[in-house]
Amino acid sequence: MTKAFEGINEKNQKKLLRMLEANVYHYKKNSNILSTIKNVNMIGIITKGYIQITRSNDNGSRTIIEEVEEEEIFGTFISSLKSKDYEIITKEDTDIIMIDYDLLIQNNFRNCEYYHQFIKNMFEFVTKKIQEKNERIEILTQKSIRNKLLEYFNIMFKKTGSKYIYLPFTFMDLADYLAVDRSAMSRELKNLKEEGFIEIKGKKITLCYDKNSSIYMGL
Amino acid sequence: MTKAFEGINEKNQKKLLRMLEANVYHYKKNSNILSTIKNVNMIGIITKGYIQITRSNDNGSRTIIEEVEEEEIFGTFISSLKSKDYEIITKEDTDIIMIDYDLLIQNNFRNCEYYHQFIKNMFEFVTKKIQEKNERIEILTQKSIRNKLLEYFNIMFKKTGSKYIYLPFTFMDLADYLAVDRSAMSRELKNLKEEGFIEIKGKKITLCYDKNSSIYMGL
DNA sequence: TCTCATTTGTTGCAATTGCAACATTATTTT
DNA sequence: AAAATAATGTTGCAATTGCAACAAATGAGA
Repeated sequence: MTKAFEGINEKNQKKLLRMLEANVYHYKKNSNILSTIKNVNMIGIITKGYIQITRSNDNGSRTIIEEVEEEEIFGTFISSLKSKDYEIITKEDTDIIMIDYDLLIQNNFRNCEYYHQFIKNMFEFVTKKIQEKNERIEILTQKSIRNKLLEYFNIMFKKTGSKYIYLPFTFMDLADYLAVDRSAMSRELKNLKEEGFIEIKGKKITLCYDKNSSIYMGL
Repeated sequence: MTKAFEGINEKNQKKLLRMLEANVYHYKKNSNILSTIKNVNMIGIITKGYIQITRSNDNGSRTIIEEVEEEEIFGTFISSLKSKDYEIITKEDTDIIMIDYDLLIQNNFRNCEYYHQFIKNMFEFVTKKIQEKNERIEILTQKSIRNKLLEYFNIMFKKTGSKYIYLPFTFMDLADYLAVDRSAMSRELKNLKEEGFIEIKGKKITLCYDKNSSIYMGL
């Protein structure tokens, strides 16, 4: 059972999905699925697999808007998916429950206990998304690559409490996430290494500084 | 009646607020109110006035995280307000209803109609916030000042359908929003003017290009 | 209306960054 | 295991940007 249905027993889950006219889709790995859902305000609940939402510029470069893992949700109300620039790609064989957002938010299910529970679950997903986006904004508003990296490290440190950071994605994706040129980021990481602030082994980065360090003065 | 209580009559509104142990605060203009709410997960509903949420760096510069207008909501779940770097400043005499987020999300009010309605209203606020944050991220991920400006203009254009953009804030604040140096932005605006793509009169910017224009090639 | 404070415009300069191109190392596929 | 593909490291160079400093314009308050 996914978190989206927490507090709703299986029987009511089925009732709920019928009520919301939900559809279950099964996609193969590396499918572009946006075309199948484009024209509606929808919520997708990923019950198996995971997806990447990307946006491509006219010059061809592509940016990851977000990755949505198993058990998580996505939708037109979370990312604007309506332009042709967007793609939703399954990175594994993926199952998705699609729900019409407008139907969900309509007022027709007033006395339905599990409906309210579901809304509340959605609410919690959405507040989590907001926090993720806030983090990204805090990083993106930093004016130098160095400070973007340090802000990213800070956030990871606060989350895990550990000075060992395991990148959840490649360095290419990190550059993308920070919205900087990959090679320029690579250069800056090298600087930080040479100045003794960090160590890097594969995707594991070790922070060798603390709050009192001189590196914090600029931030 | 604020949108937060849409679909809830006044009597039930009062019941709801009592149930949620809501407090109403009255602040004078230019008060720093964060200290009064810091330690809880809270939602604030602004019934009168408006506020600015800012974050200051160690070097003293301050960034506007968001402006929250009358009728809108804010809270620890929307912006992380827990660090000392944040400030919430009232820009007018302001009334705020404070609600404990954890209490709101608890499961004790199962059969309460207006409670569910309220959650749903909050849900819609929050999805709107997400979309605002998505917009900002799309802007911030642009790699040049020019492209940030153009992306900003695009978004404003899409919202209003008009080529006349009235800046809702000062150019200083715009630089802040785009996370670029003000003078560098000013320089770039001048370039765009001289190349004939825009006109500027005070806070009114006119777009002199369209989708087919060469200016779009890079974007 | 005058004064003071804030915002906006401008410019030179140094530092940072993006870009392109290529070498090297990992990873995946056959 | 070999070959193909993808990711990472590196560097020079030109373009962009941030920073600082100051002038001009605008707006707010006395």
